Order: sequence, then structure tokens, then C-alpha cells
Amino acid sequence: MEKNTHENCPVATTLNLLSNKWKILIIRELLDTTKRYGELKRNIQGVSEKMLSQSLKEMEQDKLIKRTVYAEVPPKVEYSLSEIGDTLRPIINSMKLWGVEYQEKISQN
Amino acid sequence: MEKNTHENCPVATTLNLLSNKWKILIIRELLDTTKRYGELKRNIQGVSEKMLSQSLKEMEQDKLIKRTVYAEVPPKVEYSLSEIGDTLRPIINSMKLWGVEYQEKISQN
DNA sequence: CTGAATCCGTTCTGATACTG
DNA sequence: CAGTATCAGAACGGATTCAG
Repeated sequence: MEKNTHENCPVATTLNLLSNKWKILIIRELLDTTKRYGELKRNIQGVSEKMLSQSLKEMEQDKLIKRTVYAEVPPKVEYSLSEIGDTLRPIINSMKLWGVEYQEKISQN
Repeated sequence: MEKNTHENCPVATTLNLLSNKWKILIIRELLDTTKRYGELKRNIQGVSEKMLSQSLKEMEQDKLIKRTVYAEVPPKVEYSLSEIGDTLRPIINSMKLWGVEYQEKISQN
């Protein structure tokens, strides 16, 4: 069985695009505004360069984010949500709401 | 850095509960109706007994599903969505819709 | 500054065999 | 029928070093 994506399960497709500890945090950072590599690294506490680069690269290939390189010295690279990535907003939001309710319910025990 | 759950990110909480190749497929099976262990095993093509048991156990601990044991021989165990698990419906659905659209957009290239 | 490359320990998965 | 136990390979994650 390959990577994931169980044939006809679009839910899994969606999940696979986000399932990695950091991607969701990256998206959260980009919801507001475009950010530079260094900003992401600083803001997302605990992420290693490897994981950040890797996640960004995959998300770019998946067309969830856009990568813009400026021909400057020193280099400047900006990341932002792509059009497709932007459509994740409502999902992210409903997951956030659900997560909050879940934590409340669970902690009541 | 532990498991996941980035301090105050409810989105991650939600994601963590589902992020395992099989859990989402299990939920899908249970959306309609209660199912027995063997049914799940047969219906979810490719899942190993270990992964199925493990996922079910975790989901039960997370209170996403209910496990009902019947004192019979041979044994009979039924799984169904819990009240909390049931509230995932809209999220599952929006993820499904998003996944479908995503696949369409991507395949247009 | 923005990464790529490497090394290495941890975790996750899956096949198989076995149990009450 | 409904699991558990074991074991090995794959994938993941992080620290560090190097490069344009």
C-alpha cells in the first residue's frame, strides 16, 4: 500500500495534505499575511530547518502555497497562501471550533 | 517536542485525532451504522489487524467511538460513533467536498 | 538569508503467527 | 470471532554542517 490516499476517499486526500505536525502551523501563519522564511522559522517555535523546508516544499508542490523569490542579495523569499490554499480557510476554522469544543468536553471528565 | 498538539492549536488537536491513515476510513464506515470488528476488517481494504485494533482502541480512548461487547460465544463486538464522534460529521463532509474540488483543480493541469 | 545534505535515533506500519 | 505478540523495514524528526 502506497503513501496514503485511499483510492476514492477525498477526505483522506485533504487530510494527507495537512497531516504533518508543521503544515497546519505554517498555514496558520500565512492566513494573515505573506511571510518570509526566517519569519516562519522564528514564529513557529520548535520547527527545525529541515522540517520547515520540507513542509514548505511539499505544500508548494501541492499548490497550497506560493513561493516568491526576489533577486536580491541577501536572498529574500516570501511564502503566501495560494488560491487553492486560501479555500482551506473554512475547513481550518471548523476544525478549530471542533477542537475547542472537544477539549472542553473531554476536560469535563 | 512531544507527540504533537502544539500548545494552543485546536486545529492540531482535531487533526491529531484523525491523523492516521485508517481512522478516517473507520469513521466513514461508522457514519452509516454500527459495525462489527470483522465487518470493518473486510470493508476497509488493506488494513492489518494490528492497525485496525490499534486505531479502534485509540479512538475509543479519545471517545470518538463506542465499543460494545456482547457476552456471547463466539464473541461479538460492535463499534459505533460516540456522541462526540458524531459531531465530526460536518467536518468530515467539508473535508470531503474540499478534497473533491482539490482533485479536480489539480488534475486540470 | 535561505536553504540542501547528512547522520542517526525514534516512531510508525505491516506481515505473520498465536490465543481465549 | 476478535483480538494480542513479535519482529523487521519504512517513514519521520531533529541536530548539525555546508553552500549559493
